[in-house]
Formats: sequence, structure tokens, C-alpha cells
Amino acid sequence: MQKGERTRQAILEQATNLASVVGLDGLSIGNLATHTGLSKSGLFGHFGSKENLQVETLKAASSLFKDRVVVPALAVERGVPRLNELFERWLSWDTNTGLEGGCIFITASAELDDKPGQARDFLVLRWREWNEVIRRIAEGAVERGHFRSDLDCTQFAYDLNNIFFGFQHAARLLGNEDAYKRVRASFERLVRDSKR
Amino acid sequence: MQKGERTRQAILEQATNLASVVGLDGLSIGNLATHTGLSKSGLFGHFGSKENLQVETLKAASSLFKDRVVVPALAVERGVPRLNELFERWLSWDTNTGLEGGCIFITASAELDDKPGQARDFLVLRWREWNEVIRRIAEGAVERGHFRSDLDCTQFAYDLNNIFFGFQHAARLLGNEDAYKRVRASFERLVRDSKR
DNA sequence: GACAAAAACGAACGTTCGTGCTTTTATAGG
DNA sequence: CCTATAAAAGCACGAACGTTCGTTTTTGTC
Repeated sequence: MQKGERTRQAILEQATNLASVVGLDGLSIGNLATHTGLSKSGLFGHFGSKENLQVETLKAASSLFKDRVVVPALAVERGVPRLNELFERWLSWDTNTGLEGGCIFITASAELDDKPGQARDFLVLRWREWNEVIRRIAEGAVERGHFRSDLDCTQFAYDLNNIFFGFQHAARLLGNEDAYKRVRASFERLVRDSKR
Repeated sequence: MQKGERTRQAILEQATNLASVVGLDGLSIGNLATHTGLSKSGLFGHFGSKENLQVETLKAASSLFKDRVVVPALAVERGVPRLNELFERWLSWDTNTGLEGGCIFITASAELDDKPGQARDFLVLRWREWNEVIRRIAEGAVERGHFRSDLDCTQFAYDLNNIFFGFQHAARLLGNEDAYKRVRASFERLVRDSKR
């Protein structure tokens, strides 16, 4: 790997972390320059535009998420164990990767919903893929006989996302100390309902 | 009511709507000046600072929410009917009040979680109050015998908030056409679980 | 209508924004 | 070490930001 690529990766690592705290809007070129110690122009050399920086930041975060959450979960046996692994990895992926602001995708979702452009498009694609991952895992649980055969797996994915969104809010804005207890109770209820 | 107060109310109405779309960050003095047709200085005359504008905007939205969601729901008979009313009113409060960007509190929550200050503090208070409203309604349903007597009403409130957060995301970012169907299925499951 | 107070404007300010372009510095390969 | 290329800096720009302050316009009361 050459210097440019190494620098670029280092920048994206910091950009991802910063964006998880201050959002993509707060990820200004100037703010990032301060954090990386590079000049603004130097950053532009790597990314060309703020929009592209945002897109690349989301891409970097997606890779991280895939490596730390999705792929390891898919290595677990199908059915409820896989789902449990996915859930636990989702819960801890931010802290395990050093993201100080929680799940960057949730933060970005609120920001980008009224901002058409490449970043929004990319994010929407990722959410759809993520929904598909959950849906397939739920289907696997049905096939293994863990979940009832008439489960609406799309609804399951929808409900699991509810849980993630609510958790971020409870943990981040409200600083609920019992947010982990609550989110687990929500998840267990969803799993229980999927069995009956 | 004097001219100043009438103007102020008109500004807050527009600020609330704008903030529901672009968030409190996007509610810049310049942006609001453009929307209201006032000068920036004129707006400062009313609010004194951007932070105060944000706080007053949240207050105006809270009043609206109370008038349109909470108070009418509390007028319905206790128990599940009241809960149903609260849910339906939550679902429609943005469109019924002309807020084009969905629930301003959810938008603000993502923005303010890393921004200490008066606006954040106000928002946190409001969420806690809202949680209390839900918790009490759930307790009423327990007392009326609609819900089982060992229901954890705090968890109920937590779960209902999950539903609201997930819905905003599905409707706004993902533009899911079936978001209303999904959110209702989520709610019905929560109610069903609370009965058993 | 007079007049004081309120409402609103306009100009200015320093800061930050995203971006472009030239110059300087660092890297990589022979 | 040399040299071409890549990486980065520095400077500049116009626009937007939040805010201040003096001036103008409007309002409300007598």
C-alpha cells in the first residue's frame, strides 16, 4: 500500500468516528482537517468534494460494519443463534470499533432524509441490504423450525430496526442507564413472538 | 395580542415547520429570514440568539403536540381506547399540523444528542414527560383490566417509542409505502403482548 | 396628530464554509 | 542520487454563518 492510500484510510477512520458523533453535517472539511492535522486542501486532494467525503465515509463505515457485525454473525449456525449473534454484535459494534457517537447509520439517517444526493442514495441502499440480511436470517430461523412457519419476515426486519433506532435514542439522548436492559427485553419479546 | 406577539407566533409556526424538514441545524437565521420575509436582525430582535430560537421552536412544537396529540387522547376513556387514540394521533400529528418533515422531536433527537445546551435539555425533559404519559396510559389499561397486571409499563413506553422512531425512518428515509401497515402491525403486537 | 416604544432594517464584522489553483514537499522507482 | 509523480500546503475567493449596533419604520396610546 502506498502513502496516499495509507493516508486516505487513516483519514476515513477519523472521519467515520467524527461523523458518528457530530453527523455528516458536522463533518466539515475544516473540522476534519483539525482532527487529522492535514490542511483542507490536502483533504480535498483525497476526496474532491464534501459530498464525496460523505459518501466515502459511509462506505468506510459500511465495510467496518460488514466486517464486525454481518460477516461474523453469518458464520454462526442458522436460526436463532445467528440472530442472537447479529443482535449482540449490532449492540456493541460502535463501542467495539471505537465509534464514540453510536451507530453512524442511524445518525446519518435522520440527517439525510431531506437531502437528496449520493450520500442519501448510498445510505438507502445499505439500509435495504441490511433489511435483507435480517429478513434472510429470520427465514433461516423459520426453516430451522425455530420460528413459526407463517412469520412475516419482512415485518420481523422492520421490528428489529425499530429496536435499534429506539435504543440509540435511549442510550444517546436520554442517557438511560438501563437502555441495555430495555433493548434486550424488546428483542426477547420479538423473538418470543416469532416463535408462537 | 400585539403586533410583536402576532409576528412572533407566525415566525415560530414557520420555524417549527422548517425545522421538521431540515432539523434545528438547518434552521439557520438566514434560512428562516428567507422563509419569513423578515431580516436576520428582525429575527434576532425576537429571539436574541440562535440557541433561543431553537429552544422556542421546540417549545412551540411541544405546545402543538400537546394540543393535538396528548390532550385529545387523554379525553378518551382510559385503557386500550386511550392508547389507540394516542397512537393514531401520534401517527398523524405531523401531517395534521402541516409539518412537512415528520416528527420534529425525532429529528431533533438525533441532532442534539451530542450538543449540550438549553435545547438539548429542553428536549430531554420533554421526552421524559412523554414517556411518563405513555407509562400512565399503560397503567390505566392495567387498572382497567385491559393489560395484564404484571406488565412493565416503563418497558411498554420504551417499546412504543421504538415503534415511533422506526416509523419515522421507514417513512422518511426509505420512503416505504407500506410503512403505515408495518407500524400498525408493530403496535398491534405490542398491545397483544401486553394483554397476555 | 404627537410621541415613545416596539419592530424591523441595513451595514458591518469575524468566523467558517466548500472549493480552486499554484507552489512546495514527500514519495516511489529506476 | 535523480526525477517524475503524488501528496500536501498555502493562499484566495465568494457565500453563509451568528451577532452587533445604529437607523428607519411601524405600532399603540394619549
